[in-house]
Amino acid sequence: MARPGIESIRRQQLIDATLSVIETHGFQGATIGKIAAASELSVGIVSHYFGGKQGLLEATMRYLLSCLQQDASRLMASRPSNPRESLMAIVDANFSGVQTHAQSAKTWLAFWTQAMHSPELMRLQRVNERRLLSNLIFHLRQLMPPGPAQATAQTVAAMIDGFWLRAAMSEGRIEPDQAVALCKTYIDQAIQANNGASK
Amino acid sequence: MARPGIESIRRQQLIDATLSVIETHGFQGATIGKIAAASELSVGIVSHYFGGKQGLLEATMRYLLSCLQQDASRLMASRPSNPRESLMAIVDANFSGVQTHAQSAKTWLAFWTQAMHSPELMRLQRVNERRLLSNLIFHLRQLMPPGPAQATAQTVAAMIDGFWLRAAMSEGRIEPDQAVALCKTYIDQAIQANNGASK
DNA sequence: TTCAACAAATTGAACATTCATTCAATCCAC
DNA sequence: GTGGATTGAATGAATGTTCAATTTGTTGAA
Repeated sequence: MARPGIESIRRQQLIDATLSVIETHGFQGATIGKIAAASELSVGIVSHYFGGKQGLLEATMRYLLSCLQQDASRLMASRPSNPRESLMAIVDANFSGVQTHAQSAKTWLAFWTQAMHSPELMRLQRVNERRLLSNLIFHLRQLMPPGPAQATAQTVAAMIDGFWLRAAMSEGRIEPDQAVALCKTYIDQAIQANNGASK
Repeated sequence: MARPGIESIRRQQLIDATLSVIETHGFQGATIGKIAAASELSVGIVSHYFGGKQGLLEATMRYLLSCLQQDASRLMASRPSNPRESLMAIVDANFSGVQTHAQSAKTWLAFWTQAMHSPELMRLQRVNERRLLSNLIFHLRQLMPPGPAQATAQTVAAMIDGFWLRAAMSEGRIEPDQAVALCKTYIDQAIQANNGASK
């Protein structure tokens, strides 16, 4: 008979193995064989649970996105409702937890590349991007006029992506602290530059 | 006998075809067969002139880097020696010419991904990154103390990468003008925030 | 000028490898 | 014993590389 929860266990096993293999061998080198070996399962199991390689890759990206969203929710909940502090929490969330590890950074870059030619991955990517931008604008809007708020939000989003990219490229260690500090410095500069402009 | 210059013509033909195919089919879909078809040459010619697919890809990235450097040199030469204007020229260079087209943006992203597992491509990438950072710091150093100059340079570099990433992701058109404007706004904010701090 | 020899340039079919998928056989908990 | 869970060898498709054959342009002697 079916053991309870065996399906979710196997799915997570395969997703973890996929992340590990992509980090080690890159997106191109992530073959079913290597993923199966890393998960200590067989190659056939992938088709059984995910319908094929593409399904596994999409599930893996969904997992990464959900981790990001959880980090964000957790950090937003534990902060005061001060707009500036909320912005800082958003920055922290985008560099905390899974995102700061080289494994995730490389995998994100791989998925970004892949997403450009996969409608479903692209859709997931856009949803995530929209959410980040909306959150930033919502809080910035309480500190500056609409125009600068929009511009600042897009700049912060670009900075976050840029630092992720550098994190993925730098082979050894990443400096998430430095990236976070630079983002926060920019936000304060933007607030200062636009302070009292209209309000 | 050998016709003079035929080799450089063929090499450029293949590099152009590679860029075109990557833009259309993605990095994974860029097969020798498609590249050969796009260049209206045969598959064997690739090994003849580049030793293999990997050699062609490295040559293509070298070509993109040289285009970038040419754009930078051209824009730097036609500007006054004012430090602020020089910084603006660097920003312009990084969004001008080849870089602003969707073709190049997608290809850059593909190469970034590929570079993470190719020592030679990684080396090329690092050299380019170092040059950008050095240039930024050199000019910023004349407008603010060393610490902020370093921080601002890294932030600008991250912003540039981030906007490139968005350019690659955004399907239809890119707004290089907007990206340039946001980068310049940030630079002015940074100058203002650190003005007279030490100097 | 013409033509034949020559060599570089180019071709593309054949080959070898890699990889995702399939599915009949096996395993294992109940 | 039963049925879901799992296996992994077989299969076929895709792709990079090779290299013998062919084409193309040049040279120099007649």
